[in-house]
Amino acid sequence: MSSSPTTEVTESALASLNPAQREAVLHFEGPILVLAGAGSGKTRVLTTRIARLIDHHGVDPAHILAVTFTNKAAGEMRERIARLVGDTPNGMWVGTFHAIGARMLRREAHLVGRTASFTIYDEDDSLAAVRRVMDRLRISTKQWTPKAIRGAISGAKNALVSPAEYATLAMDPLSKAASLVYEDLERTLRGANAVDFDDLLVLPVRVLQENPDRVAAYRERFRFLLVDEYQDTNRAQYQFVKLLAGGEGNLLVVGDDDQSIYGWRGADIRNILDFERDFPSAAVVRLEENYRSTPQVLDLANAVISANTSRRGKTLRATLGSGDPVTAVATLDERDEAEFVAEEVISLSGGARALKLRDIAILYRTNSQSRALEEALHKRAIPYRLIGAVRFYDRREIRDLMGYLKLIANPSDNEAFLRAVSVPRRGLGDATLEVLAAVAHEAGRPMLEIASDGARLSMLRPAARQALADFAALIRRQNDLAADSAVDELLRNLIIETRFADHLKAGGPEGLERLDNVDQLISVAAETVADEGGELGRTPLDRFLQHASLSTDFDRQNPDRDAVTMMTLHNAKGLEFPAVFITGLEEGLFPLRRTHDMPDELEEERRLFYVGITRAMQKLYLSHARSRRRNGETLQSIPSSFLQPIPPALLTQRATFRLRGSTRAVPMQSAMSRRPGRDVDRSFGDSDIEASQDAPRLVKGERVRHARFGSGTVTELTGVARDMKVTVSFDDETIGTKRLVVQYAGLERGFE
DNA sequence: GGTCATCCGGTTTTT
DNA sequence: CCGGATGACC
Repeated sequence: MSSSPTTEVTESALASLNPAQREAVLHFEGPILVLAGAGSGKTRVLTTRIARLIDHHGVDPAHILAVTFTNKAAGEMRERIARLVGDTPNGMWVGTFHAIGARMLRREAHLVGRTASFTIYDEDDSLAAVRRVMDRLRISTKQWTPKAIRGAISGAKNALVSPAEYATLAMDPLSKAASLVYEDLERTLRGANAVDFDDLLVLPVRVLQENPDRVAAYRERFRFLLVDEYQDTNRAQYQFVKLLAGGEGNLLVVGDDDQSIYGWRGADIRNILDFERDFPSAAVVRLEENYRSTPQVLDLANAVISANTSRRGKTLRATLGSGDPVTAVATLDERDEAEFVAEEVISLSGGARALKLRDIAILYRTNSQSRALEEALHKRAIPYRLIGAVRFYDRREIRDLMGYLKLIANPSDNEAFLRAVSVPRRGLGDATLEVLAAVAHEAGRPMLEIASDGARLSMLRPAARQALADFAALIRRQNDLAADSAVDELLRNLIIETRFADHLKAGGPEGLERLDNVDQLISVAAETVADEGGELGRTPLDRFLQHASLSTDFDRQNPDRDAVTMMTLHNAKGLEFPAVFITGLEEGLFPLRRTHDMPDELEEERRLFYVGITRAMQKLYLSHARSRRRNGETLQSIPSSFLQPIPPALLTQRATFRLRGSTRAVPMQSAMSRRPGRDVDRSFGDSDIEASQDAPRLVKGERVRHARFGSGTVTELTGVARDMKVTVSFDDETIGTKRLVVQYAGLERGFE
């Protein structure tokens, strides 16, 4: 194998690498940490190394496990390796931690109380499950939202804390409630033959920890491990890697502590900072030469990130020649900002050295910001592609159909049962379903099974009993079909049997659009089954469902379309574009909310900014608006504090026409263009604006007035900044005492 | 039991 | 401004 002609391919790929890259690629056995700055060619290093393992060292691809951060990255990696090696390597596992965990769990399901056809609960499913558990345990969903409880449980899972351990750690009331739910939830999930997202990481770790023969087997299988985006791994992922690498320790991790942006999801930056301590024999390679961006972009990136204190420290060196300056743009409001962006897109994409629309990305901190931008682009008929906002699979009609599919695949899945049984309506209401749920829970059997067990449902009306029996029969028929039908066929059949189209058409004018989405689902189903060869044993339906629940980028529908890309900064990780707009650079939006007292979070936000900046190859724009509508109300804003430490020489300042026109006393142009940074702040810094940024500074005992509830007295204050809550005892007895979020309550002060 | 209107509360990022 | 929960009505 080592003398095959493909070896030459790797040799020539090697020749074009720089010394540091080559060192990483040539590394064969033992642990190695690659600290790869943005745009330093780390994907190239990863793919070339894998190709070399196969080509040069004769490693069987089946011994290689490569973990990526997104499914898209996994696809790209597979493709690039195939190009290097000559054909698709057989038996290699490439995927996200979640996808790999799912794959492993399918084989080991029995070790964690599941069967191979377990269902993966998405966010909504697990939230619904939490809500039902809370109802059952009589824990008020008013006092603690299911979301908060679910968040606490998720945090525990990602830190590998079991229900029992969590119970001993829970001190505050919320944790105590969460602890009860956690325990019951685990039983519920097992009973439904389901796992949630976190379980895809946690359960494989448990399998490895508790079954020596399994660790041994997987270590034997995966002799070479590669992990991308290591800075974003959490405790469970870290443990997973460590368990697998324990054997020969042929582990290569690639990461950049400056691009760690998932701390809120439990990612632990220490995993990368402490790699050498965990693997003392580790080689360390640093990739600091940037092949992506102009010096102008890189200088800015370096200036921004140097404000962070907890980092390993590294400076990106430019290899490209000089380009255009980075532009900072002051705008009037979010519409003005969007207009500016749209106009600039037009001028970038016209003319002699024009960019394609697909070369342009518009980034923002929160999904809701896309709206104004979409409108401006739409008005000018500029095609755009929106990534990640409303996920296809989150659409109502799609979720409903998916509910059927999940139930067909896994008859124990009660969440799926509840969704499917109520759409289209079939004469079964909450009361009936609650009875069914109670009987099923009592019997410890799935709801679907009880639904056809008339004897146990004697307390129900005959009509309800019949409806349940009919529904169960329907699912059973479909279940028989599913064994060997293609999923699109199954869906078509299902839609006819349930008269789903009629149901949608009856639902008003959007019905036709929803019908279109259903058609799309059918074609996606057809495609997925066709192109996902090789996953052993399971039915086409199982494969489709797994694919659906783990994929976020439904976007691949039309990847070659020439369109502007719009997405959140988080979604932009790992991508690059010749021109990038980063919008909404306002204090409170980006960085999101005030974080003086949370320096870690502020630093993470700054890293996110850094990620955004380093996506740009040639042109980069940073825009902010002076006022912005957020959740129905208009907020005045000052430019992001992230802009302040940037040396003026690195930015060209601009302001939109509308902003200039609207500024009376202080001409924006002079304040902005002369000196960015400190001066900018002052030019916006009048006290009215400050006051509206932050919630009013209330004190106990103060008199306030609420638009609807009238006047009252503050009796209690909790939380800080945006999370500040106030308890007000209103004068009107029928209103009484209410807890309000200060930020949104719109309280006026100083009333008697 | 099903449907519709109204109220209320909550705001980040995603595998 | 949105989505979900709630309650009045058919």
